[in-house]
Amino acid sequence: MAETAQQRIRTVASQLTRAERQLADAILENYPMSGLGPIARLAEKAGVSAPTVVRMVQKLGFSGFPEFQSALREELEAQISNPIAKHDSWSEAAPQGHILNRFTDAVIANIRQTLAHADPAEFDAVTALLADSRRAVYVAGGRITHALAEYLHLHLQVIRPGVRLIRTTSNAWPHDLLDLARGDVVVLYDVRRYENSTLKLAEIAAERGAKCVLFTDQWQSPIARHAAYSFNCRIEAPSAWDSTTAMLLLSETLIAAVQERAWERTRDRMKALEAMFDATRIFRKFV
Amino acid sequence: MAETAQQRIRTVASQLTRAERQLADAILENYPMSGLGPIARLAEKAGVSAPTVVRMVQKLGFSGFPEFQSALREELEAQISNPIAKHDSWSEAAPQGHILNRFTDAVIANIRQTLAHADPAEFDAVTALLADSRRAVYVAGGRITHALAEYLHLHLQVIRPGVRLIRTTSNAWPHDLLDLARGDVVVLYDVRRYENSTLKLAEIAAERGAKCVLFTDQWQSPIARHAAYSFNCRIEAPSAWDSTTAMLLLSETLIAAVQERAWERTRDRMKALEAMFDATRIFRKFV
DNA sequence: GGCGCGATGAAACTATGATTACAAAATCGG
DNA sequence: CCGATTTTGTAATCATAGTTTCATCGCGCC
Repeated sequence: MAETAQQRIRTVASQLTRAERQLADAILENYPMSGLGPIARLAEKAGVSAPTVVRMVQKLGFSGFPEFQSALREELEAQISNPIAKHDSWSEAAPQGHILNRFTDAVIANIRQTLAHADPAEFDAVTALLADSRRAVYVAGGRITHALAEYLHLHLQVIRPGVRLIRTTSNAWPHDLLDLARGDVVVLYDVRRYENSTLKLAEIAAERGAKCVLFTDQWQSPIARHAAYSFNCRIEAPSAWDSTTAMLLLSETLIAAVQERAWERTRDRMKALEAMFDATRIFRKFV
Repeated sequence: MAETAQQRIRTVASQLTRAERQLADAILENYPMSGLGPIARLAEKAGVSAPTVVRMVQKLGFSGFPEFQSALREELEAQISNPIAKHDSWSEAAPQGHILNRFTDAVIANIRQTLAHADPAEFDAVTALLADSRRAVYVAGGRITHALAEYLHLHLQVIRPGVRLIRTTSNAWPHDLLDLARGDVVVLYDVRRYENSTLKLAEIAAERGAKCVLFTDQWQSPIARHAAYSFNCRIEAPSAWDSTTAMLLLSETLIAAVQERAWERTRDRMKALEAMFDATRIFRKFV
């Protein structure tokens, strides 16, 4: 019985039903505060009904909601009176030095610094470029960053026409540049161990009058000199490799910004896409 | 109304009667915990009657005990909410409501919640599985998540032998499962608009005795039932799409953990890789 | 010491919150 | 695709917590 409600929830997490899991998430979301109010408020917050709450706390081994609540209060009291337990780790369940906490610390620091250095005017300008459907968009990444390029490409494709992914890892990439016209946009990802082929691509694109947008690391790829806009993302991590999380964040934000700017068109394209998905039955019908 | 209950009590302290002062002392003694329980318990603790409590909170300006209690809860919540989150502006240069700040806010919240839900024991178990080079590893993602799968695959490949990437977006994926043996590990990514082919893959893998590791969203893919381990990542974003940043973070952390565990081997493999890169002149010599 | 007034708690009452029963919905297996 | 089973929410019920009333108590004052 020395077990906290949080632990109990985790223990039974696997045997919970859909609504119960939803509820468990809501409780854990800002634990234990949300459990201290009346049952109806908790139910509403979790988007389930009050009986579901009762059933779930009974599954956790409490006789009913009041007992559960009083357990929460006791835990909270113990925690508050013990200042060592101050909330400064990401995964409460993991020890302080666990890699889950160490790595997340580093990534948050990366995000903070990346955002601090990002120029909103530049960001808005890039958004405008990408939202302009008269310009074709080419997206390219290197060995490590190809996954990011692919991700950006996938989403931009839904938002607007004329988006192409270039694989610089294959040596057929010059084929992809045949249609490149003055004023087109080339988005490049390049992080350290900067790649020759990506640099070549940027040189050619710049020469042909395309606007290059570069996502690079804090040490800046040599491509920067050819780029009209460049975002420097911190990528340091407590690992033999770097973390591209901040870079993904910036890319996703860019996607969101472009989409916001071109929402009318995007919505139509999404509808068309949905219709095609329905026709192909790729996805499960519900949920 | 920005006044805390504590301050209000102090303000009216002088005009309180004997029983009320007794009660006030009890509340302030371990504020605000004692006010969170039922009125009877507080009354008992203070050695007064329930009506006294009601009269007193009304003197404080609350309509009744429930309102008083809910004010206490709010105060407490504001007090313990993680200070790390209280970063009101990520990009100082951008206005408060700029998408750079809005999106980052959402992603940080996702990361925090994802980490809060992650079970370190489960994480460590998955690390061990992936570090065990006797087990082959298969990595698969769907339409949206393929980029993540590719990223994990790329890095795991450097750390250990026997890693394969499966494209569930192509219908030739069953070919990739021909060699799947009991005890192998299948890492799956599946977020909403859960895909049928990924589910099928999971079913087959589970049937063949492979261990499934699932990265999914907070609503949980139906694959969860076949998975030995599953990580639920928050993916909500102020956008028509979701954000997979938290998922990438967790994946990168996993990569770092596996690498840490198998560092000797990883180092040798990295050296070999470097040698090959040198031979191919893919990368720029310096910087 | 008795009178009057505010303070207080017991008890009745009311409202609200928790629980249960049941029916609808979703899911699963064939 | 259909019937069985589980899950879930709605509505009714029950319990408990909060409030009000009112009689009592203590205290100061005459």
